[in-house]
Amino acid sequence: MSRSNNHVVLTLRQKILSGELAAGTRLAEIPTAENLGVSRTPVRIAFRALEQEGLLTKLPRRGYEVRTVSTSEIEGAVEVRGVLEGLAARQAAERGLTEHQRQMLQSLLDQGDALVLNGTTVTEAALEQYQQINKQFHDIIIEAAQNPAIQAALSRSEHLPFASASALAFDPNNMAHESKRFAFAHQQHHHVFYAIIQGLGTRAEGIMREHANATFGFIHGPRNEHNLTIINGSENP
Amino acid sequence: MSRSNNHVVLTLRQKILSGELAAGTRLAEIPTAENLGVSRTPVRIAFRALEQEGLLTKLPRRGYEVRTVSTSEIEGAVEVRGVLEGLAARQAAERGLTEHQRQMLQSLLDQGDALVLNGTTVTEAALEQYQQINKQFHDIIIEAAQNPAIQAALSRSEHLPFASASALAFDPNNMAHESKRFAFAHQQHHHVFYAIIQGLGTRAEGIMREHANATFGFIHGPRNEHNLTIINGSENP
DNA sequence: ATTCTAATTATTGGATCCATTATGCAGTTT
DNA sequence: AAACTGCATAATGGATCCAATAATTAGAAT
Repeated sequence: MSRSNNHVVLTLRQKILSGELAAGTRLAEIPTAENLGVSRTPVRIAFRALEQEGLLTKLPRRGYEVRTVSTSEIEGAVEVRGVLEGLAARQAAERGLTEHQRQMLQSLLDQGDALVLNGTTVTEAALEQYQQINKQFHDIIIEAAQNPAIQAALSRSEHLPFASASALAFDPNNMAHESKRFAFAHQQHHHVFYAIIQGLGTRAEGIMREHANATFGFIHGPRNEHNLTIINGSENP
Repeated sequence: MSRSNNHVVLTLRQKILSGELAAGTRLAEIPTAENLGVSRTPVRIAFRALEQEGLLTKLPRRGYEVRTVSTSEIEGAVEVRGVLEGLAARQAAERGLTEHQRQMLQSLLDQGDALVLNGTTVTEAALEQYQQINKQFHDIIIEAAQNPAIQAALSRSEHLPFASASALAFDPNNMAHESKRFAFAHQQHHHVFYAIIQGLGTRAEGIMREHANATFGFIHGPRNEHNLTIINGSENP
């Protein structure tokens, strides 16, 4: 029931994110329906859902096409993720973590460190693994924030980073190099969030300032030690 | 075409937000379709769209119901709006405003001040007018940010504040009293955002700190003069 | 009287059918 | 030869039809 419910949506989304349906591909109802072996009705519903997710754009009388995401769009989505996850970290700090959540975060940090710091080369498998860890880390923070509006706000653009990943995958060499730097900065970002949640309790204003530093350090350049020092200093006053 | 395209969505959304369809009301496809004089197909599509917007929730085998939004959910949505609009203000500052946008913001600030500062009592008409001004103000900031991801993130919960307004409308006396305080704080909030965009240019970190103050002043309590002083001081260094 | 089972009804999901409309191609005219 | 007009085709949006399924009610049995 719920499997066949959104089966078409899941299939199409997977095809788009995997790159099997390249950006710019035109999609009409009838061929798509025939291709998937279903009728037009679920395809129409799926097209509208994927349009709302930002994965498809509607062409006036010519169906839909797989949306071309520019790098600036991806950067915009990343910044949105940044502030929303910063908010989530603050609210998680205010509301407190369950012991299980705290242990999970700590474990994920360790796993991430092992991946980032150990290998000198970045294998595709390691990247895949890091993506998993990253997603789990942020999911826990967002869950701990207990604010459904954050999840709702992310739902629209949560797939864009993955679309970007498949877009960047065209140049594997550059990818491996960049991703190493990215993964390191990102791991630092994780530590900052964790420090915020663990150390600062409900001191909301201070948290927000650290979050500002953390976010900007992450987005606008590589992390610097200064910010980490501030965070750690606040963590153990 | 595009009018009859999402006609059902528009109608249902309006009925929900106006309170004509109260929270908790169950909606089935067939009665709704008959009620609106259309077939089940557009109703089904509309139900799914409104579910994605967070206005309806799906009941397993019993149709949909108008979502009951708790006050904590509304507060969560307001906080999300807060950080996203803060991000928008920063990006608007970085990218700069067009002259027309700047004039519009200034005009809206003046109009808002006139509404908020003049009357001692808050009439329903004035509130309506203030809502309009408020929406225009934020729309311009978001437009100036030139980041589609912000709009996308807001699209899911942008109607919740209005839902809250109709929810709060049950007690008009309390409403009028509270809304006066709210409108004042909110107008201050506007001034802060405007100061950020006008005065701080691309000094992102400073902006973010002021934004933190602005946001927390707005959300967690009445605005205080101290924050405004900081902002104004930064505006004219 | 209460509980369990069976049947009916209500309700959604998918498929097909019809109408409307825009686009594209071809033919004709200037 | 180029441009305009008309016709045909394709494609979406809406309506109706069919199937699957869960929930509710009624009846029977303990």
